Amino acid sequence: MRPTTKDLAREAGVSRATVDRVLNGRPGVQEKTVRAVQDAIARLGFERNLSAANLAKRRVYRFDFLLPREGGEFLAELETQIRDHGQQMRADSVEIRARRVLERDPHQVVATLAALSPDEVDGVAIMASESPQVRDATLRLNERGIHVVQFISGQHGVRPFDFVGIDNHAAGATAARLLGGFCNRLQGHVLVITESMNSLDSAERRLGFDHVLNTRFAELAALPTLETHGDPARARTIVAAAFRNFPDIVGVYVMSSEAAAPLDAILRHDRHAQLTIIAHERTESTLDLLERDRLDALIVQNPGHVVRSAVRLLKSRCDGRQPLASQDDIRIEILLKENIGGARVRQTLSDRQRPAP
Amino acid sequence: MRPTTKDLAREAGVSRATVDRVLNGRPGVQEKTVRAVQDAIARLGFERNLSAANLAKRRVYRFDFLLPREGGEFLAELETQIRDHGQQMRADSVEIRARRVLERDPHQVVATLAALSPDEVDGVAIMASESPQVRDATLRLNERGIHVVQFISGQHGVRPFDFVGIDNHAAGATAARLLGGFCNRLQGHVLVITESMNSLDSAERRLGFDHVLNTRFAELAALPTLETHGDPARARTIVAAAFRNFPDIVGVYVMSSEAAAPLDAILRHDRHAQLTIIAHERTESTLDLLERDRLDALIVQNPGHVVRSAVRLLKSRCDGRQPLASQDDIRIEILLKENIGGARVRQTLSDRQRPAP
DNA sequence: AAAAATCTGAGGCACGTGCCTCAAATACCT
DNA sequence: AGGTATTTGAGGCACGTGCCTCAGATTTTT
Repeated sequence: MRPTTKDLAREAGVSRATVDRVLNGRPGVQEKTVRAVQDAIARLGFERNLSAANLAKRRVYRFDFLLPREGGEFLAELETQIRDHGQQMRADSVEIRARRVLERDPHQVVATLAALSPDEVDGVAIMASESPQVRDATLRLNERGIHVVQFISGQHGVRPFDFVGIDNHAAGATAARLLGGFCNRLQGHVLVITESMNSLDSAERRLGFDHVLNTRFAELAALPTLETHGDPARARTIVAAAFRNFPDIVGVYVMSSEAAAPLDAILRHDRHAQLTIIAHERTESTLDLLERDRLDALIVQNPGHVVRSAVRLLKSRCDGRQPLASQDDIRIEILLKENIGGARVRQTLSDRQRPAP
Repeated sequence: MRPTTKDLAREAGVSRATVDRVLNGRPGVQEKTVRAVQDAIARLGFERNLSAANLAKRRVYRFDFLLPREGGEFLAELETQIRDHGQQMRADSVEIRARRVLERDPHQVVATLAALSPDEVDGVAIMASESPQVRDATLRLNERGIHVVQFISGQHGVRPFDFVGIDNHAAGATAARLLGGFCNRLQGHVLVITESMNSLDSAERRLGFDHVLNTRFAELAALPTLETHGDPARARTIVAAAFRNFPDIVGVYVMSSEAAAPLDAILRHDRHAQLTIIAHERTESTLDLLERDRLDALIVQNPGHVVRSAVRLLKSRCDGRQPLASQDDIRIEILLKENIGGARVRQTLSDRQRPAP
């Protein structure tokens, strides 16, 4: 049987009221009394029963995922996962919303963040490209008592905020390793394309990519990054131009999370069959291309895992406990035609049952 | 504010006692009353507050991980993860133990399983190779009211039990795809080695491996599987013999989770520098070899993720809710030198703080 | 119609913690 | 010493659900 606050009080030789004061950091307790209680905690291995505490406090964890307003398949998949997990966590008094509120403009993002109140939300996961303004607004959020994790966009391992997502430098490096390996010592150019280089993510991926390509695959030369700015027509134009100027392109790396438009532009080109192509994220269209051998590999972050990690992290912060670093480290996953698995069929929420009788 | 059983009672026009009878499947309630309550549940979107329920029931979830008695680095890593997560979950009334109790002999396993009592444990994660006897014992466990997941060992997607782990067929296929890709159209033989082919895991991996190698890489021919039976000396002998008999070996696939001994035997061979080598799992020794370019790729299941998945699954079963299938699908991760990341440093439990004031 | 069986309601205690009040005890200051 | 400020204790209610009892209502059987 686990010790309760009652046991703690007896062990420490104080009353339950004092135990309560110590446990919840209320003022007006003598130093030596505090220590007596803490010793008792250590001796008994006391651990506060979170269920009971949350019940008593009528505590509900409210977390918002703040997502870009514009987005494609990958973002849609994220939203689905957020909703699914939210449904799953409701019984545990965790309420999760996915909100498509972030504009491209950093100032708008700042405004949105500034409007958040601790009365409405306990923590937010923000998916916005890094900028000094946003960074500032985030800090102010924290001061107001709202916990924050950087979600997918942002930099790995940079304090002071928790980050959930893959290490983009490593992701780019992995892409280069795969591309180089699959190119079979061919000589030629590599096309690199993304939606926009404004986001830190793409910049990081590019750095990692170049590093490995230069050190390990001297026979391949990467071209400057092409940017589609989310415009399919523009994508077609710049890709066509690239193929015209560089007839010896042997590989393509699509860096952005949303890969549909760039891939479409590339596959229109008549030499696509001889190309080694690597892209990011698992979506309807990328999976389809992978299965049809149009695409050689996908570098993926598991949407379900990132969502759950973000929530776990926010909850840990709210409870004032230090999360385990190793636990929420998102690994870069590589998807080949051979390891897609049967996971395309997704059970929908409506398939689930109510609590059994 | 979320509806409570009180609200439910009012909405359904019955008393709280009746609501309780329906919610907990107690007998002695008229059909139409049951329906009235269920309608009210649907109308209000009522969801039982698990915290309160568990508190009232003084419920503690007790889960055991039953692991093989013999094992190496990978198993040790699993144990660490189990302990860490156990620590993490204690506040939520989940108690997790890692027990190294399973012998190689299926009959011993059966005996161990038969000794489990629902009074001591609510669910178990079993890491044992499949056999009819074990399967039987598992069924009987279930009949006694103990929930079961097959853990890591076992078959993906085979009912009636939940399985947590990678799809081994796909893992083998992935290995072949990488090996073939990295071999640069070289012609020759591929060495395949494992601890034992008795386990279904290795058998499945081998099938997947052969399938892709045969269909996609006709220039490579895989040799029959070598078995070390966990004996380093034997590993050295059989590997030496293989290299003697087949001077044209260009690649190696180490299938077993514990790869240290086979890899050591292979790297003793003086041609190891020209070999493409693929192994499984992220351990001290495999990581080290990967970093030193002795190894080309690792196919990995994330120990933290599998452990958490298993626990989440067991808890869902205990609460009588259907787990989301997609959620606990463990993806095959591929580790290259380029995407190891800085994650080798692991925060230990002692670094963590007590609940903040 | 009477008796028996079945169903329903009212109420209360328990779980472990948070939070409150009020009085008593102790420490500190002048 | 007396007074004030600080620290501690005792007790109780609340949170939402599980589980119990017992009486009253309704239905079924005899």
